Amino acid sequence: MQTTQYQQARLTRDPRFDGHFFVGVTSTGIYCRPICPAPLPKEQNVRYFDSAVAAAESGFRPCLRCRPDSAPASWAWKGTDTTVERALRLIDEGALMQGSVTGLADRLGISSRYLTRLFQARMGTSPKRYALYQQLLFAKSLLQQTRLPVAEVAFAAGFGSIRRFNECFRDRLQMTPGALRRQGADTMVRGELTLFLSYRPPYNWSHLRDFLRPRLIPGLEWITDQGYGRSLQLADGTRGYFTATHDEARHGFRVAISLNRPAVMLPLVRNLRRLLDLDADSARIDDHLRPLLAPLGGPVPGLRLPGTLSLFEAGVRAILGQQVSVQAAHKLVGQLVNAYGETAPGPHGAMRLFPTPDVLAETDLAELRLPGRRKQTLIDLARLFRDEPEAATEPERWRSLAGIGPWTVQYARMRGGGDSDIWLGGDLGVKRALQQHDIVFDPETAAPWRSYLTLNLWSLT
DNA sequence: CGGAATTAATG
DNA sequence: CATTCTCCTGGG
Repeated sequence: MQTTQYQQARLTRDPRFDGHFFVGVTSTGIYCRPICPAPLPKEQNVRYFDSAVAAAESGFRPCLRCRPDSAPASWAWKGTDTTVERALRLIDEGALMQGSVTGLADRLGISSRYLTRLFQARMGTSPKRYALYQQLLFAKSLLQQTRLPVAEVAFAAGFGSIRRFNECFRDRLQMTPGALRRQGADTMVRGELTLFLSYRPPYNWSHLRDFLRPRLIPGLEWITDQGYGRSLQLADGTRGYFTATHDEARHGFRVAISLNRPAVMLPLVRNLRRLLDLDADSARIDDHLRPLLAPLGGPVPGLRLPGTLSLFEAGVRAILGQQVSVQAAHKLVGQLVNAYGETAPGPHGAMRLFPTPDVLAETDLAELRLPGRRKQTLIDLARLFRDEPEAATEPERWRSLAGIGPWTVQYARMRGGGDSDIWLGGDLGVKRALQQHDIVFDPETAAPWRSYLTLNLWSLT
């Protein structure tokens, strides 16, 4: 029975289980992360939940010490239901903040009735209630970790009216935004928007950093021993940058975000979590890959998938990486950014933004030393993103463009979509690694974590 | 806080 | 599919 495992994990406050389940304490009506530093409640007063929403639906409110809103996301439901998984992803990207539940169901190709049924069965709540609760938890962390005015917190979390924000907050978290803000105001740093984003150890930061380093575009991105940062532009045109600094002792990253105007920030923060692959369950993935990689000395522990900021950028990097080395691709990306990326103020003087689809759709890419056919592919992709942004979010649709094959699609899914199950069997680096180490295996057995298998093989060359 | 208009959940 | 229930916002 799973409960025994959960018992064990909570009694030892095992950080590897953080986010996998939550502990509701019936005597207080509060739910905690398994790592909560508070005195351990008696087993008879404990109820286990596999998500924060589920605990909330049973009437528990989040703990103010361990802050369940800061737990890494868990994918306990992964593999059990791909439709729910896709729905959750779209909601997390903000699909219900502007769009409707009906619209979401349409995108998934199911009826809204079926969608709510699935949600009730898998998540113990409805789509709208799930989305709203994520917004509230995000608002809670902004109130506790920043000095953003309450009205701006509401906006950043995706609420259109403060009235409604207050009402929901009271109803679901059983406290008012103002009261929560007053609690920990002294620990906050003024004038900076800094959030702490945590992961479940192990996390191999040096590997991620060393993957990004040879691909780094100066001006667009910056790397230090302990951190990574870059410029960004949101869908609504808001510009800014972030710098993430690794804090190994606290199992997370301190992320400073700077934007040129107030904006809805929840999808952005979700995206940063994907970029740094904070929600991966490394302990489990490594265990799963161990038999396959045993001849090579086992998997590199805590390996994380280095993401790109956007799917479009992943697609562009993939096209520029076709048939050439990492160094050659890197040079091309640099030229592209310098020729077509706008300049904006950054943390260390001026910085570059990654070129937008709108700009690239109208250029001839004369500045790039690239075969004409590949230039056209790049322009076609930019036009797809400009003209049919919704269709473009599904890389499989890119296949209709000339010059886009399976490798490009798979690479983009892996780095721009955070897809954990991509096997790049046709990739040069992967082929070379397999040859050099003279191994044959069936990548199927690595499912649903074939991306990490690919990454492990890349790390060999 | 109240209530109108709209949208979501449910049998 | 139709009914009931919740969400959402402007204005007092």
